[in-house]
Amino acid sequence: MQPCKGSARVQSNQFVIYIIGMDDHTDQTRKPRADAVRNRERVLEAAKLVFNAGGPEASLEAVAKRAGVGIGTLYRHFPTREDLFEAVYRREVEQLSELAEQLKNAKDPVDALRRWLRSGVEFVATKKGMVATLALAVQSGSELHAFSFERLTTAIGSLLDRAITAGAMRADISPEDLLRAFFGMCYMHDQPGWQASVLRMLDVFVDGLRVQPIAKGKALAAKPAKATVKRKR
Amino acid sequence: MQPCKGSARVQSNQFVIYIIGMDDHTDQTRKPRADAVRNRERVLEAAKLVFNAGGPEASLEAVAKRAGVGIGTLYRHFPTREDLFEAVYRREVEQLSELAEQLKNAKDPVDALRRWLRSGVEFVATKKGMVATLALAVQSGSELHAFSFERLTTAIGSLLDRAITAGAMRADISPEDLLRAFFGMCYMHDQPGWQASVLRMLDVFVDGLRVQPIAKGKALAAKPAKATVKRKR
DNA sequence: GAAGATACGGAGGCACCCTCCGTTTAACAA
DNA sequence: TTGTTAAACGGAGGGTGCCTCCGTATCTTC
Repeated sequence: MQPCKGSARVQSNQFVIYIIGMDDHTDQTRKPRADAVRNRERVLEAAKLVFNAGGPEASLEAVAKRAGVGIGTLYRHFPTREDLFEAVYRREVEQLSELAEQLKNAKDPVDALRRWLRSGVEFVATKKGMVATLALAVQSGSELHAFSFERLTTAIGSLLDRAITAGAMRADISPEDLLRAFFGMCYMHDQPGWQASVLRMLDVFVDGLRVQPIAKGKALAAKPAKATVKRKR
Repeated sequence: MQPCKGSARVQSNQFVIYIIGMDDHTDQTRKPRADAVRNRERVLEAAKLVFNAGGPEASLEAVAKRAGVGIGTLYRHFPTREDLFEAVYRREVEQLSELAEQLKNAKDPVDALRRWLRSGVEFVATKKGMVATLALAVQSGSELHAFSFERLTTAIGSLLDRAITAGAMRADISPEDLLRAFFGMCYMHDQPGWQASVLRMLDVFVDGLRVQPIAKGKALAAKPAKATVKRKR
């Protein structure tokens, strides 16, 4: 199952880095084969199309065929279905992650979180396959495919932390919690009206996340809340 | 695909009712065959075991085998996988539904809703297969398998209505919204710690649902009208 | 007990999964 | 250029599951 015998292959964003094994010193840095690179790209392209059209359950053989590649080749590049998912949606996940980075500088941390979540919904609406896919990957408990999940957790975590530190948000919620809730709500997209529904739910959610001035008698520092609490939308 | 030529079969909770067709008057009410009834029950029993163990994707052939029944028999009784789901979890859904009925008499309507949701989590924890199953049924947009979904919508709706009418909860959330959110959150059960996480999230959620009393005591009386008018949808 | 309605079961055709391995091809060295 | 060899290719093949179809068995009714 290892593509290279004496070496491990680590794959970062777009490039492929070869780490030379210690046991046999055949050669230093053999350039990756051109056909391999090409095929990998083709498979990704095809997968994106096929998954977006047919959902994450779509046939891998269809992907291979669309890519003009043998099924064996597909499996060599992406040993599991989730590996393929991961690769397909990596870019999207990174975009979301970067958005969080930007929002970190917003004034109101609660609003920043809210906006991030809303953008997430937007994303899901566009990249049809994404949520179901990631949800599936997460659900199957596959530790190794946690790239996206971890990345998003970090993203959401930074927003969350900031809001908590600012005293605007309850502190007993973890980024994982929040991500789970978010994914969950989006999971049933493709029913009519899902998008509006999810946006409503997210609003409720964020409202619920605020430190409640009533409950905690002293936490009145978070006055600015009032403005947003008003019930927008 | 119709089991009886000149008659339609309507299946309510546990019994099978025969409605005589108009076109041919063969006989009035032929008793259902004993073996059919027996096999149906066997399949249900087996399905419950198999789904709870192997999740909703489990093989129907495994179910048939476990039931000691041919695959054809299984398909005759339950033409689609969702039909089988529906039948298997019907009882559970009804229990949840009844619980909502009882909670309608609670004093605090918001708390009633909260308790119902918590019970839902309990339920999910026990009946492993249920959520994934219903989620799948819902997601696949199968109009006909909406029994459970509708039942739960009604249940949750009655609790919601009461809270809204009492002015304790924002009025722009539909039962479907809420159910979606609930299912979504539960969807990723089987990760470690999911249950605690979902409970936390539900708390957040219910908090977010309350009409936010900036000044608690006095605003309560005035709120209801305002809240309900606010956003109809 | 016979007739006819009904239900049974599993073979069979199809689709997909994934692995294995003989063949091809690209990179490198001479 | 050409030879060598690691690496990649592709698809046959064995396995599993889905679902349908229809000859056979069984039940109800008269």
